[in-house]
Amino acid sequence: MAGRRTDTRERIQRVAMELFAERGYDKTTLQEVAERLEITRPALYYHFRTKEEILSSIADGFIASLDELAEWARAQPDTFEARREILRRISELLEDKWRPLMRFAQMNQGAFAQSSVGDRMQDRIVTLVSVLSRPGADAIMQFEARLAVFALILGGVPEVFGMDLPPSELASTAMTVAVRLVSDHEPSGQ
Amino acid sequence: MAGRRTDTRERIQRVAMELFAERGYDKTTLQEVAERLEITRPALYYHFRTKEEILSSIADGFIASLDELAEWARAQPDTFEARREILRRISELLEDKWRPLMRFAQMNQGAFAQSSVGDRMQDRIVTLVSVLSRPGADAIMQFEARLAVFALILGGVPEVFGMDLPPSELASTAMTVAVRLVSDHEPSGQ
DNA sequence: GTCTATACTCGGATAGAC
DNA sequence: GTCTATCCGAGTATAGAC
Repeated sequence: MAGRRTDTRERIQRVAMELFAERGYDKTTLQEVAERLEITRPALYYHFRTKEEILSSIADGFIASLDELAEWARAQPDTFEARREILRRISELLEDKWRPLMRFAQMNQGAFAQSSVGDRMQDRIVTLVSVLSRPGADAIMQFEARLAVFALILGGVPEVFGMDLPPSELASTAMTVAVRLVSDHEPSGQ
Repeated sequence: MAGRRTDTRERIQRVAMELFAERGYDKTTLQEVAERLEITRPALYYHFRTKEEILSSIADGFIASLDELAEWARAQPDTFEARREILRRISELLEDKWRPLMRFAQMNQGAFAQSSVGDRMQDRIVTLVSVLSRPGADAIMQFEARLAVFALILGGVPEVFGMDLPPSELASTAMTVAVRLVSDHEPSGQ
């Protein structure tokens, strides 16, 4: 079919992301990526130095978005409304274009851990979470803030606990629960 | 050193679990497992047919515990107190002897997904969750029940979102938040 | 019954030809 | 900018020593 082309790098990223999400990072072979693109395996190494670099090149855009969001979030007042808006923007980010990546990250924490990509993503998420649970918060509120972000992430990964809802409905359910977690409520309750 | 011994199977399970938790399932090589035990790599194949069988043999005990718990849970009345007790028993299970496995499962969902071990674990957890969120519950309550179980799991995996609390305190914090998630509260609140 | 020696396959990675 | 030849290491398999 097509001979030489100039968008091979982007095509690799797209196909790799598909396969990583489908079959997991480690179980995806560069052979499969190459085959689906109808190029040879070593040809991938012209565009990326390692398998991990394919992954990190995809995550770079997401990390940049998180940075932007974190910077904005830091400038917000410490009110419930602000926290809700932060969660809404995180949810939006996850729905918009990064759902496959987050779904992948959720299923492959192992691949991310101890890698620089994983460290950088974790870093940004921790920053966002720390804005959600202001300094003075007790352990419970901190945990709830973390769990709220986690809820949003799970809202984009339907298969994790087998809730069979349409994706958009699941996302809005997750948002509702997340907001409730960062709302002001009585100190304890065990 | 020691010549033939009879506890090799158990020693393999213990060392493999350590390494899987430390370095991830895929990144752990059977070479490393064998080296740490001072046996040869093919010797592992006398005791286990595949790498995955090492993992599933470990998970079997955990799955049995979950079955037992699920059976008990199904017989409970549909009250807040019963749900709290179910959560407490789950938390106890995770603290008792299965924390390394859960920590591992959390970090390696990819390795578990699409494997029979993963399917079986997921199955049991879904059962427990469905007992926690009785049939008539709306999507939000179902999601909250799932998130409650997730909170308990995260309570055993300190590094996930970088909360630096002593493990026992983290676990009890997780329990408090989980209980709040399955408590009776007003219908919505978005 | 327990393990070693050896070998096969396949996937990630590199060097260099075209 | 793309591909061939090649290497290395990991999972797997089997034959056979003790």
